[in-house]
Amino acid sequence: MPYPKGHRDRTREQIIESARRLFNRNGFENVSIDAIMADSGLTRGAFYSYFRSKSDLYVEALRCFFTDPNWKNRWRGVKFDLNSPNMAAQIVRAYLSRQHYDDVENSCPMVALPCDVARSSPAVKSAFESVFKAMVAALEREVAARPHERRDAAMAVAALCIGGMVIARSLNDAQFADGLRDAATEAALSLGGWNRTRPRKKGPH
Amino acid sequence: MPYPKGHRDRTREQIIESARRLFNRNGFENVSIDAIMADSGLTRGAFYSYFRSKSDLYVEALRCFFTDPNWKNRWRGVKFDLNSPNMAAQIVRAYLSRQHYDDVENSCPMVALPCDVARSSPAVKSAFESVFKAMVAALEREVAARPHERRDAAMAVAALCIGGMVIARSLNDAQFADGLRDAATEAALSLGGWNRTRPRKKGPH
DNA sequence: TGTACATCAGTGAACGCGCGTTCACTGATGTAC
DNA sequence: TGTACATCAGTGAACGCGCGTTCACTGATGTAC
Repeated sequence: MPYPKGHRDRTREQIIESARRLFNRNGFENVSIDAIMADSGLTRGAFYSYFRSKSDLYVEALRCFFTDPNWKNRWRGVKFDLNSPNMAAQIVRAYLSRQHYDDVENSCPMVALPCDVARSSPAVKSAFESVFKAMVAALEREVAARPHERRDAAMAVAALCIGGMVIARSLNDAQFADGLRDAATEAALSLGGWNRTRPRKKGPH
Repeated sequence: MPYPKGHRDRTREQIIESARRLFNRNGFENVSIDAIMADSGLTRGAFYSYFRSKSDLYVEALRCFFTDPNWKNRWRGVKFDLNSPNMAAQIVRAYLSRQHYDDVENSCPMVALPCDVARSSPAVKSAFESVFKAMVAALEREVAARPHERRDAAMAVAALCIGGMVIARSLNDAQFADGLRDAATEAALSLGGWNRTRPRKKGPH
């Protein structure tokens, strides 16, 4: 065994990590295999001993976001307390935070890449679906509603969080985008029933 | 004047129309100038006598959606009654309808292209912003809330409509996507205060 | 401990292809006389 | 009415470039003896 044990797995993870960051910034089609491999400190030829094709890598790059046990600390300066009873409200606030808005590279792939996914293969859509379902499940437990209505409300909250951030990133006026993030945050907290514990605060946070 | 009057304007409109449809289906970067010109019945060379560059065309293709007086009838089978007092609720239902979900080519560009816009120039983002503001303004008038809260609620409703459809298009399971559209519709109507006139209906429409 | 070897992760030239953009040219048509 | 001409929308070959993918090869390293 001419290379240390685990070397291959670590290299594979490194390629996926490079791909994840570059895809978030530029989209699937605007990132070349050359760029991904160079970012990983390798050359293009090695790629095909790790993945069958470029589109296979899309699936892996999407999957890694929520399956990575550290995903909850991805956004700089945002901490989650898993034991807090306000976990769902924390997720909403973090998702629509300025940190998440600014940090495109470490963004949730559902914000950076949904249009790219919509144009991709069923396998890529399935990976996206898993990430979305994980977010819905995390929110669902804490929705203040009758049990059979919780899932619908959680889906709407997730759609509002993702949609609010997707649009904020597509606007030119940064202040208007701030206003949209705030409005989406308030509305999402209201839909989940999480805005009644403290008085509404205005302005960016 | 070797060509009939208005010929040039009509050709320009035709190119923008071809671009709009092809961009909606494949995204900005995955549509070549050759493809757009061929779709318009022309060849590549003529393009640069109408537009300075490909990215100039992005702006025009976005702009044409809401400035076109016929935009409100774009989605097959969906009619708007401008004089109806339930205009906002109609917009929400139409936006999240199965017709809009299916008809990718005639989709609202805010659903098909937000990620492409987010990676584009300030000029492209400005065009997107105009479309978004037009949608918010149309909803705002009818929001059932105190005047200073209407704008925020309208922005959240718009974000939920767009976000719900963007995500629905990115999912693999069509039934799950239907459920998401329904949940987003109910939540959007609730945020606007438009769901109290009739009892909630379950199931796809 | 020292040496020869087998392994295999990684290299980089080459492939065919399509892209955005440029530009000298064509040829159909409205106009002037 | 008929003819010569000026106009200009549109053509298509050419440019340099980067892409996804393939493949014969390299060379550092763990292992066997």
